[in-house]
Amino acid sequence: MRVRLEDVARAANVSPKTVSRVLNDEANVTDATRQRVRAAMEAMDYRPHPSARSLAGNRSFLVAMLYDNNDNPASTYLAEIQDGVLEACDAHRYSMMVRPLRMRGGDFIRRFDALISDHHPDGVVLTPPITDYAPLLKRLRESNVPYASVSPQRRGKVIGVTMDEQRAARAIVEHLLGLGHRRIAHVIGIADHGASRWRLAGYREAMAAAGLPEDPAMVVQGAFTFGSGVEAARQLFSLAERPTAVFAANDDMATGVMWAAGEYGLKVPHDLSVCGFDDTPLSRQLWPALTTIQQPSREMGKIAAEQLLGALRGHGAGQLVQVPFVLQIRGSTAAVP
Amino acid sequence: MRVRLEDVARAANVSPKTVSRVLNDEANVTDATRQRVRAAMEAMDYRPHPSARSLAGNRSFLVAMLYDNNDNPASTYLAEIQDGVLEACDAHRYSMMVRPLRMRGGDFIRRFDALISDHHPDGVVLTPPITDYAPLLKRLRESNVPYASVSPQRRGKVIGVTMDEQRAARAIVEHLLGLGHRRIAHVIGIADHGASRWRLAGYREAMAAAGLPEDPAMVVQGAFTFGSGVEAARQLFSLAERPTAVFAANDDMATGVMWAAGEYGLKVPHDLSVCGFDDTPLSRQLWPALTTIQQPSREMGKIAAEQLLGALRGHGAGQLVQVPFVLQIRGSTAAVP
DNA sequence: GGCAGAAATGACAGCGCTGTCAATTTGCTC
DNA sequence: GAGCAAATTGACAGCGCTGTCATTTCTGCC
Repeated sequence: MRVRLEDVARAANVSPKTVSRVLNDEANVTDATRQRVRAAMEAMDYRPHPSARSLAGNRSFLVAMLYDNNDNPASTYLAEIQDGVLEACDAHRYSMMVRPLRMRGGDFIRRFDALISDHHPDGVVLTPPITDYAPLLKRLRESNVPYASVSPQRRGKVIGVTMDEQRAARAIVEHLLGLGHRRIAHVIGIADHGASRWRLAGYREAMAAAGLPEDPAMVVQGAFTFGSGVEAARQLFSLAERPTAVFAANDDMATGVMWAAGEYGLKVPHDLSVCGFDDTPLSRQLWPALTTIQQPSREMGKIAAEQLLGALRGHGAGQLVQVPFVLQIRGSTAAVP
Repeated sequence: MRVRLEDVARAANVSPKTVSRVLNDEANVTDATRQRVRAAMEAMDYRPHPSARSLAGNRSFLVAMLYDNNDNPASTYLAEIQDGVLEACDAHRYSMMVRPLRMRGGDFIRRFDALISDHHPDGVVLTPPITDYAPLLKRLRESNVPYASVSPQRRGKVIGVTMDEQRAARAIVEHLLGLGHRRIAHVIGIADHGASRWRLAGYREAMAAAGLPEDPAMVVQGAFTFGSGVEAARQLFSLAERPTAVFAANDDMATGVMWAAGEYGLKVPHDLSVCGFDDTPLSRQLWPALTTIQQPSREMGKIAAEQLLGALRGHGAGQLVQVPFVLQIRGSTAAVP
């Protein structure tokens, strides 16, 4: 009923071991043999049994994607990364499992250990903000589990993928400056996330480069949520000297800012320019549509997984790939009145 | 290094097969033996090797969660279901994999077959809208793969979980009626989704029960997105006789309606009551917070998975469980002026 | 053509469990 | 306490692959 490796071997007139070699792209098989075996596999629609491979070969062909489900970033961001990781895993015939890992709460490491001993993933993909949680990284190294990170803060010899968020933030603030804005506010994301730090740094860099002294009142803490954007904006709009533009550290907060602008009777972009970061689907649905930074999350998930898989399969060590951003200029920003 | 079943057997002074029986909760083991074995497992922190179990036992301990990534519903909804499914799988020591399955495009069935022959899931969880895609259901039955559905439209002998969405929709419209509203509009979701149909049916039922004739202008097509809510609302607000309340088929569209209300200078809830459906995190962050129906998505994912797992483990056939909804009355609805 | 060394191929055991079925023990009945 | 059925336990093979190492075949070179 099921086609086994042995059946393919018989059909191709080679030993099972040779079929195994072809299956695993090992060396020391002549092209002629390789092709004969490949043809037989194809003809018989052979599908290796993952458990058998895993048991005999002592590897699981499994990649686990870890995320924090306390402080999780916008779930659409994670969903996109997940999609990308999945795509890469599929292409390499690996399977993927997702693991929420509550960082608060002490049994974090125990749960991680359970993941390893229960499922034996060959490698792990880390997503923000757990890319930089030191105890986890330590444990990963101790257990000798290879991993790749999406947007890690520390850039040591980590493999994975990043975007130059600081430069992107700077670019978007420069866009506002170019429109004549001077009183530009910034709404920060959750404090210890790399994303928040880089975006703030980019804002400061652009302002400083334009020779504008930092006004503390113009920088307000948010928490990456719509609601926190509303709050932050209300704070800004109650100021004697309101900003003429607000750069929020993500689109959800930017949407909140636009919402609050409505409350205060400020028309976007006529009275206030607003921009965000991430280019979530939401940003295009708003009216006016949001000027933002397109971060290719799906692609980033894919790249991180590819770096990991490459390293797993011994194709070099894997790198920290930097992907380009795109400044999406849309209707929510305009020249200062 | 790794603790194997054989080691546990030796420690408990029984045969490996007996340990296996305890591991799998099989019958015909005396309580004394069972406890001795359990104690040994505990003491040695024994973790069965999933691949070995799977290979020998001809089952994968794997549940696949299928979703459509074309027309996907709000990604937060899927993320919550995924979380619930994962929780149930973890509790039963099953693993879970997620599979996007593009319904448009002809190779749908082929991709499904590949999933089965590559990964051999013991069962499958179906999420809207693919709970009712006939070719898939047919193939699932042919391949003899057990499945459970989240909010299926057809209620035959399907197992899984539902919520009485029609009654919930009726309840929310009755809430509006109770506040004195008569011109109540409805924004429909994507046409062929069960969710859209039930919510529309509940709306009609409530209106009819209140003796109000249906006004076609009050029922507008949307597509479950924020943007479609904005569009629909603009259409409603341009009417000579505006609605005093809008019931949108989900929270994203309701948010869009509130947005558009701002554009038209309508204050919510003073000039317009708005309500949604789903109780997404967004709905609490809005100002005013949204009156909506709390649909326990996470819980529903968990229940669907539990029904599936129960059936897989032979604890009866599994049922179609109906979960209760909660009408969350918040600031976005008020008495008609 | 003969030889050493490299490349290609194969034989075989075994990964860690569970299915099957046989052996043993237990609990009952008379 | 013998006799029998039911419950419990165990022996053993084998799930479908891959690691190890032995064997065969090919290469280049004198």
